[in-house]
Amino acid sequence: MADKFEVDEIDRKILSFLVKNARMPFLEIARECGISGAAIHQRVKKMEEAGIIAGSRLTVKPKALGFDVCAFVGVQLSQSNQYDGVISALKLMPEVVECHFITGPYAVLLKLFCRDNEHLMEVLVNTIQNIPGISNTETFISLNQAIERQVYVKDPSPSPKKAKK
Amino acid sequence: MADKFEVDEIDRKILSFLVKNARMPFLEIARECGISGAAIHQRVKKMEEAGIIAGSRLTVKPKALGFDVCAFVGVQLSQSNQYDGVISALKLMPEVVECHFITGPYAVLLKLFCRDNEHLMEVLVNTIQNIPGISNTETFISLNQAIERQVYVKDPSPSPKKAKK
DNA sequence: CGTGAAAATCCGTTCTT
DNA sequence: AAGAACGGATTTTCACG
Repeated sequence: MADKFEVDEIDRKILSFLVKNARMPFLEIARECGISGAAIHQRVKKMEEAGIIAGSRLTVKPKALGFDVCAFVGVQLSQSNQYDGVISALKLMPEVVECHFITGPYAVLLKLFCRDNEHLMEVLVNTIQNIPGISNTETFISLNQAIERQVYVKDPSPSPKKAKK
Repeated sequence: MADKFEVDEIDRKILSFLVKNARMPFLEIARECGISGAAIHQRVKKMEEAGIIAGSRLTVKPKALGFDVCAFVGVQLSQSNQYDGVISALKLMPEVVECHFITGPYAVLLKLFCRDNEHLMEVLVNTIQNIPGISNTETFISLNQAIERQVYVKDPSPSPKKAKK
């Protein structure tokens, strides 16, 4: 489990840096936090073992790879007990980047990236609608994503800001 | 702009590794790709400058930081021209991690993380509903996130596995 | 555009307090 | 647990093919 672990102020500060830049050198973090690099190393390792840190990812702009269309799809299931099978099928679709089981009129909410509207249409009609257990879908195209960030860790921190170089 | 850039097979392969692990050493990538570390470095740098790579992020499990509730909120605006002001207000809310302007009955779709249902309630009633320009909201709580990944870059690749050195 | 090597930096471990 | 220090690996730059 990932529970039963105390994340103190320094841990949060470490995370606040790494959440913004996963390749930030530990030594630089150490300087910002005022402790040694070894301490950073130990703390990060501990948080990884505790499951607080799930991994790290380079952020690629979908548009740069030719994925111009972002859309959310609300999915209704014909029988709610077919959830597992539907998930398995969705995992095989490279266009799907998120899949949630949600409350409300839709059982499942998907987020996906497609090359263009034609590609989106193809994915909806030829793939998603053909998955056994899926009865109906409703699509919301994202025209603009204004906010994209991680879960809140800590304020940017007043950073001791060494007076001068 | 981030356009007008050709991402070739090697670039895609580099990205496919870094998308899964942003801290993967360039030299290790170099070995997998069969070219030198300097070449990897140059390509990554070029992709950063071209805007293909937006940055890198450590992935933190929200639950480990006490954010047990993930929810999507569909927001209707009283006047669609108030979009900018609404976005500014939403950016100040640490609970909001995504904000999209979408087609369909809702003008805006939010994704947010809260500590618990009480916190969610407070955010909805005391904060979101008070933002000028927001007329109505509908909330979908995510009971389970089954898929979480980046935009599709490339298949894991059969890795040419250098026959010998 | 890739290579190879040099210099600076960083990582991960060990030892000490 | 935290800090200092060491050897080994990595990042980054540069001139050359």
